[in-house]
Amino acid sequence: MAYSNPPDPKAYNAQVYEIVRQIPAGRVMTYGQIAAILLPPAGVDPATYAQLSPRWVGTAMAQCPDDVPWQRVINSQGQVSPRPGFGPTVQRKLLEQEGVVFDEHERVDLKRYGWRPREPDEPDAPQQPTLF
DNA sequence: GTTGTGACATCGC
DNA sequence: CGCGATGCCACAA
Repeated sequence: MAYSNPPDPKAYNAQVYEIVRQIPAGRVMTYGQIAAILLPPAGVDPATYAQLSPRWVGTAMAQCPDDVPWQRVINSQGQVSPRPGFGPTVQRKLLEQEGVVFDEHERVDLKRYGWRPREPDEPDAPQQPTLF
Protein backbone atom coordinates (compact mmCIF):
# COMPACT_ATOMS: atom_id res chain seq x y z
CA MET A 1 0.00 0.00 0.00
CA ALA A 2 1.04 3.45 0.08
CA TYR A 3 0.62 6.24 2.45
CA SER A 4 1.42 9.84 2.13
CA ASN A 5 2.06 12.64 4.51
CA PRO A 6 1.22 16.32 4.54
CA PRO A 7 4.07 18.82 4.21
CA ASP A 8 3.75 19.55 7.90
CA PRO A 9 2.51 16.41 9.57
CA LYS A 10 2.86 18.02 12.96
CA ALA A 11 0.68 21.00 12.12
CA TYR A 12 -1.84 18.84 10.36
CA ASN A 13 -2.00 16.45 13.27
CA ALA A 14 -2.55 19.40 15.59
CA GLN A 15 -5.53 20.51 13.54
CA VAL A 16 -6.92 17.01 13.51
CA TYR A 17 -6.60 16.78 17.26
CA GLU A 18 -8.27 20.14 17.62
CA ILE A 19 -11.27 18.95 15.63
CA VAL A 20 -11.46 15.68 17.50
CA ARG A 21 -11.38 17.50 20.81
CA GLN A 22 -14.44 19.45 19.74
CA ILE A 23 -16.47 16.28 19.37
CA PRO A 24 -18.87 16.09 22.29
CA ALA A 25 -19.51 12.84 24.08
CA GLY A 26 -22.09 10.66 22.44
CA ARG A 27 -21.20 11.88 18.96
CA VAL A 28 -18.90 10.37 16.40
CA MET A 29 -17.04 11.80 13.46
CA THR A 30 -15.56 10.16 10.43
CA TYR A 31 -12.02 10.54 9.17
CA GLY A 32 -13.25 11.79 5.86
CA GLN A 33 -15.40 14.40 7.54
CA ILE A 34 -12.46 15.72 9.49
CA ALA A 35 -10.31 15.67 6.40
CA ALA A 36 -12.98 17.59 4.53
CA ILE A 37 -13.22 20.22 7.22
CA LEU A 38 -9.50 20.80 7.33
CA LEU A 39 -8.19 22.94 4.54
CA PRO A 40 -5.57 21.41 2.28
CA PRO A 41 -2.05 22.68 2.97
CA ALA A 42 -0.61 25.08 0.44
CA GLY A 43 1.06 23.42 -2.50
CA VAL A 44 -1.11 20.33 -2.34
CA ASP A 45 -3.43 19.55 -5.21
CA PRO A 46 -7.07 19.48 -4.07
CA ALA A 47 -7.70 16.23 -5.90
CA THR A 48 -4.69 14.58 -4.35
CA TYR A 49 -5.64 15.96 -0.99
CA ALA A 50 -9.14 14.61 -1.35
CA GLN A 51 -7.79 11.12 -1.73
CA LEU A 52 -4.96 11.29 0.72
CA SER A 53 -6.33 13.45 3.49
CA PRO A 54 -8.35 10.66 5.10
CA ARG A 55 -5.16 8.69 5.54
CA TRP A 56 -3.43 11.70 6.94
CA VAL A 57 -6.17 11.92 9.50
CA GLY A 58 -5.84 8.24 10.24
CA THR A 59 -2.10 8.57 10.59
CA ALA A 60 -2.57 11.57 12.82
CA MET A 61 -4.95 9.66 15.05
CA ALA A 62 -2.50 6.81 15.14
CA GLN A 63 -0.30 9.00 17.30
CA CYS A 64 -3.10 8.83 19.83
CA PRO A 65 -2.34 11.70 22.21
CA ASP A 66 -3.80 11.21 25.65
CA ASP A 67 -5.95 14.32 25.52
CA VAL A 68 -7.71 13.32 22.32
CA PRO A 69 -10.95 11.30 22.37
CA TRP A 70 -9.83 8.99 19.58
CA GLN A 71 -12.76 6.74 20.34
CA ARG A 72 -15.19 9.19 18.78
CA VAL A 73 -13.44 9.01 15.44
CA ILE A 74 -14.66 6.21 13.21
CA ASN A 75 -14.58 5.39 9.51
CA SER A 76 -17.15 6.45 6.96
CA GLN A 77 -18.93 3.13 7.25
CA GLY A 78 -19.84 3.94 10.82
CA GLN A 79 -17.66 1.16 12.08
CA VAL A 80 -14.78 1.33 14.48
CA SER A 81 -11.43 0.51 13.01
CA PRO A 82 -9.53 -2.25 14.73
CA ARG A 83 -6.53 -0.84 16.49
CA PRO A 84 -3.47 -3.00 16.82
CA GLY A 85 -3.10 -4.10 20.39
CA PHE A 86 -6.37 -2.82 21.78
CA GLY A 87 -9.14 -4.59 19.93
CA PRO A 88 -12.25 -2.97 18.47
CA THR A 89 -14.37 -4.09 21.38
CA VAL A 90 -12.79 -1.52 23.64
CA GLN A 91 -13.74 1.38 21.43
CA ARG A 92 -17.27 0.10 21.02
CA LYS A 93 -17.59 -0.22 24.74
CA LEU A 94 -16.38 3.32 25.30
CA LEU A 95 -18.82 4.69 22.77
CA GLU A 96 -21.68 2.70 24.21
CA GLN A 97 -20.77 4.13 27.57
CA GLU A 98 -21.26 7.58 26.08
CA GLY A 99 -24.67 6.64 24.77
CA VAL A 100 -23.83 5.59 21.23
CA VAL A 101 -25.82 2.60 20.07
CA PHE A 102 -24.45 0.01 17.67
CA ASP A 103 -26.69 -1.97 15.35
CA GLU A 104 -26.52 -5.65 14.53
CA HIS A 105 -23.73 -5.03 12.09
CA GLU A 106 -21.75 -3.20 14.75
CA ARG A 107 -22.28 0.02 12.91
CA VAL A 108 -23.26 3.45 14.19
CA ASP A 109 -26.01 5.51 12.66
CA LEU A 110 -24.06 8.46 11.35
CA LYS A 111 -27.35 10.18 10.64
CA ARG A 112 -28.02 10.28 14.34
CA TYR A 113 -24.63 10.30 15.96
CA GLY A 114 -22.62 11.79 13.16
CA TRP A 115 -21.67 15.21 14.43
CA ARG A 116 -20.22 18.12 12.58
CA PRO A 117 -18.72 21.21 14.21
CA ARG A 118 -20.89 24.29 14.22
CA GLU A 119 -20.42 25.97 10.93
CA PRO A 120 -20.81 29.74 10.64
CA ASP A 121 -23.78 29.30 8.35
CA GLU A 122 -25.60 26.86 10.53
CA PRO A 123 -27.31 27.69 13.78
CA ASP A 124 -25.97 25.96 16.83
CA ALA A 125 -28.73 23.40 16.92
CA PRO A 126 -26.98 20.63 15.07
CA GLN A 127 -28.98 17.57 15.78
CA GLN A 128 -30.91 16.15 18.63
CA PRO A 129 -30.16 12.48 18.58
CA THR A 130 -32.54 10.65 20.78
CA LEU A 131 -30.13 9.29 23.28
CA PHE A 132 -31.34 6.12 24.94
C1' DG B 1 20.60 0.94 2.22
C1' DT B 2 16.48 -2.13 1.65
C1' DT B 3 12.06 -3.80 3.21
C1' DG B 4 7.85 -3.46 5.31
C1' DT B 5 4.20 -1.30 7.14
C1' DG B 6 0.80 2.19 8.33
C1' DA B 7 -7.29 4.48 12.94
C1' DC B 8 -9.14 5.62 5.31
C1' DA B 9 -12.32 6.90 1.35
C1' DT B 10 -14.18 6.22 -3.08
C1' DC B 11 -15.33 4.04 -7.40
C1' DG B 12 -16.13 -0.21 -10.16
C1' DC B 13 -17.69 -4.87 -10.76
C1' DC C 1 -24.05 -5.37 -0.50
C1' DG C 2 -19.18 -7.21 -0.49
C1' DC C 3 -14.63 -7.33 -2.29
C1' DG C 4 -10.70 -5.30 -4.88
C1' DA C 5 -7.99 -1.76 -6.62
C1' DT C 6 -6.22 3.11 -6.49
C1' DG C 7 -4.50 7.69 -4.37
C1' DC C 8 0.65 8.68 -2.31
C1' DC C 9 5.13 8.99 1.34
C1' DA C 10 7.79 8.76 5.66
C1' DC C 11 9.53 6.28 9.46
C1' DA C 12 11.45 2.16 11.96
C1' DA C 13 13.91 -2.10 12.12
